[in-house]
Amino acid sequence: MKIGYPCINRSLGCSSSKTFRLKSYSENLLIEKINNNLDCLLKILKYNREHNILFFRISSDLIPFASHPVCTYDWKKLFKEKIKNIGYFIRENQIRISMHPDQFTLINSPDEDIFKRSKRELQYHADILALMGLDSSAKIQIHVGGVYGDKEKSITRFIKRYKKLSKKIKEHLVIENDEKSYCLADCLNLSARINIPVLFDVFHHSLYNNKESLKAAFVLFSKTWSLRDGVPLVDYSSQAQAKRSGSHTESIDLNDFTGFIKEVEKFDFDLMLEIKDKEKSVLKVMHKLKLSGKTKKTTKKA
DNA sequence: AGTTGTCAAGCTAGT
DNA sequence: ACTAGCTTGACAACT
Repeated sequence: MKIGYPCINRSLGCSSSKTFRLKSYSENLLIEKINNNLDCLLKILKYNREHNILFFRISSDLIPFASHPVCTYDWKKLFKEKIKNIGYFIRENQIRISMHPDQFTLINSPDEDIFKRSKRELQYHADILALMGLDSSAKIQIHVGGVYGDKEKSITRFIKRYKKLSKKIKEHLVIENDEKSYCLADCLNLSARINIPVLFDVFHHSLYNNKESLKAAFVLFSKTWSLRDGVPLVDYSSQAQAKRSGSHTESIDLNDFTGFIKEVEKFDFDLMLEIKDKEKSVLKVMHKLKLSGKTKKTTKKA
C-alpha cells in the first residue's frame, strides 16, 4: 500500500499550484507561474521520495488556465522537456499519481457547453499525464456530477458523454462516490455499464451509502479495477465528525485510522489522505504502520 | 505585515 | 428568480 496526500506540501515553502487572476492574464505571468509550479512539483516529489511517500495528487492548477480560451500559449510544446523530466522521476521511483479536476468539471451536465469545457479540462489533465509518460495506472478522478432532477436520465447522459471522450482521457478516468448525489451503488451501476473503475471515498461513503459495510464496499469497488488500472485507489479524510459544526480536524485521528485499516487490511489499495496538514499526517500514519522512516535507495533504470 | 474579500468554471437547497 | 454554501488556497486590495 502506498499512502499519499493531495497537491500541497506544508514543509517545503513552495507551491505547485500558484495561479493569478484572469483579469491580470499575460503570457509572461503564465510562464512565470508554470515554471514555479513545475519546479515546486519536482521538489515535492523529491521530498516525498526521501520520506518514502510514493503516492501524490498533482494539482489541477499546475498549468493555470490551461483549458481556458484565454490561454493560447503552447505550454505543451514549450514545457515539454520539463514535464517529461518530472515524469521520468515519477516512473523511476514508481510513484503513483492521481489528479482531481474540481467541481466545475461535469460530463453529465445537460448544458452542452459545460460538457465541452469539461472535456477540454479533462484533456488538459490527460495531456499532463501523457507528457510525463505515465501509463493508465495514473488516474484522473471526477464525481458523476449533478442529478438535474432525474438521476437515471443523468446517469444515461453520463454514459453517452463518456463515450465521446478521447481514448487518452478514458484510459485515466475514474469515478468517485460523493456525499449527496451518487453513492457507491450508483457508481457501481455506472461502472457495470461502461467499465470505468470506481475510486472509493471512505468519508463520503460514511455520509451517503446503501448500508454496505466497509468490507462489502471494498469487495465491490475493488472488482472494478483491472490490472492496467493499477491497485485500486481510496480517499480517506477524518474531517467533520465535527464536535462543533464546521470544525475540521487539523491532523489525522490515529484511533479512527487504525480502526479503519484493521477492517480492510486484507485488501490491496493505495490511500490518499485528505487531511489539512497534508504530509504530516501521512508521515504519522506511515510511522504507525511502520512503513516509513528511512529513505530507500532505488536502483536506477536506463 | 496582517487582514479581508474575491476568484474561470456549477449544482443544490433554501428562500 | 435569486443567493448562500459547498471546500479551499491564494491572489489582490485593503488596513
